[in-house]
Amino acid sequence: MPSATEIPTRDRILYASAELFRRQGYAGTGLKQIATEARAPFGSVYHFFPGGKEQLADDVLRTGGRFFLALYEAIAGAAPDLPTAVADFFAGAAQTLEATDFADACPIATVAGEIASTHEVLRQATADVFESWLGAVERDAVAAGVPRERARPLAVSVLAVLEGAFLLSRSLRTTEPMAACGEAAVALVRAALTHEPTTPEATP
Amino acid sequence: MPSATEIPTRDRILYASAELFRRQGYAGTGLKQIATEARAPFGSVYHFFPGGKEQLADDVLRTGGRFFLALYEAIAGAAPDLPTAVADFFAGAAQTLEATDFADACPIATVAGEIASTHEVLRQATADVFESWLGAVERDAVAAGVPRERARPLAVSVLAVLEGAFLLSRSLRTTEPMAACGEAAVALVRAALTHEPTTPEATP
DNA sequence: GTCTATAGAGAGATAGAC
DNA sequence: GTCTATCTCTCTATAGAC
Repeated sequence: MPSATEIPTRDRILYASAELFRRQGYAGTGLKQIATEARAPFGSVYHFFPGGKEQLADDVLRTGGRFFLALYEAIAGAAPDLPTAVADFFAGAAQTLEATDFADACPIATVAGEIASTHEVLRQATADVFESWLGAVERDAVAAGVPRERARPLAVSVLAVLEGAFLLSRSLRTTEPMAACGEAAVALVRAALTHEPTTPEATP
Repeated sequence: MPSATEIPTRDRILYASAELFRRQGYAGTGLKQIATEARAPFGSVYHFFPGGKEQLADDVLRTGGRFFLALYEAIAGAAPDLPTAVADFFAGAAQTLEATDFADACPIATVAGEIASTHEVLRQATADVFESWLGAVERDAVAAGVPRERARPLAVSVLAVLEGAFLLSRSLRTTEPMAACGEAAVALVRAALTHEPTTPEATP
C-alpha cells in the first residue's frame, strides 16, 4: 500500500530525466540510465511515455520550463522592484551552481543547444519555454515603468546574459561570470527604467 | 598525384567534426558520420587522432577557438572603436546565423554545455578557449579606456550576452535576440567607457 | 597511409509473463 | 501497472590486408 507521500513512478522518471538531460544533454543520456536513476523498471518509461525518448524530453522541457517560471515569479514577487528581482535571481543562480558543483544551471539550455538544428519537435518545445519566460519578464518590465517598445529587447537581453552566464560559469567552474552578469543585467534594467537613450547608430 | 590546393585528410576530418559537433553536439555526433562527411575512410580518423573521439574533440575545440579569436581580432582591427567592433561582431553573427539556417553559431558552445559536468578533459579545453577570448576583449577594453578593474567583468558580460544570443536565436529561429543583444552589449561597453558608476547595492 | 571488417558495448524500442 | 528479456541498430574502437 503506497503511503501518501511517496512519489509516483511517472514523476520520478520525469525528475530523473530533467536532472540527467540538463547535465548530460539529450543524446548523452540513455533511457536505461534514466530508469535506473528513477528507480523505475525500464518498461515503465514506455508505459508512461509511449512516444519514447522524444515525448519524455518534450515533457521534461515543458515541465522544467513551468518550474523555472514559477521560481522567477516567486523571486520577483518577493522583491521590492525589478532591479532587485533580477539581482536576486542571478544571486540565487550562483548559489545553486555552487551547491550542485556547477551541474544545475538552466533546466533547458543544454538540450536546447544540442537539438536546435536537428530535432524540430524538441526545438519548438524549447522555443515555447523561452517565450514563456520572456513574456513574464517583459510584463514585469512594463509594469515597472519600462517603455513598451523597450521591454521586449530588455527581456531578451536579460535572459541572454543569464544563459551566457550559466554556460561560462559551468565551463570555467567559477561563479565569477554569474556575478559579473548579474551586475550587467541590473545595469541594463536600470538604463531601460531611466529611459536612457539607446544608441541610434549602434549597428552600421 | 595530389594537386596543390587539395585539403589534407586530417584537415577535412577536423573541419567536418567542427561543423557537426557545433550543430549536433559531442554525444550526438558519431565518428562514422564524421568520416563520411569528411570523405575520409573511417580508419583515418584513428590514424590521425589515435586518442579517439576525445582527442579529436579537443583539437576541434581549440582550433575553432583560435579561428573565432582571429575573426574577432579582424573585426576589432577594422573597427574605429570598441563599441563599433562589438556592434560589428554581433551583426556578423546575425548574418552567419541567417545564412546557415541558424546552424553555425558559437563554435564551442554546444559542446561546452554538453560536457561541462561529465567530461573534464573537454571541459578544460572549452575553459581555455573562453579565457583566450576574454583576454582579448579585456585587453581591447583597457586599450579603449575602460578602467582596469571593470575590463574583465565587461568582457565576461559581453561574451555572455553573445552566447545567450546564439542560444536564443537558434531556439527561436530568429535573429531578433542577436539584434537586441548586440544593442545591449554596445550599451554595456559605452557605460564602462563613460565610467558610469555600477550600482553598489546591486546584490543584497 | 588507405581502407574494410568486425568485435564488444550500449543505445532505443518491443513483447509478453506476471 | 510492474518487470524482464530480447530484438535490432549504432556506437567507439581495433585488427589487419593492401
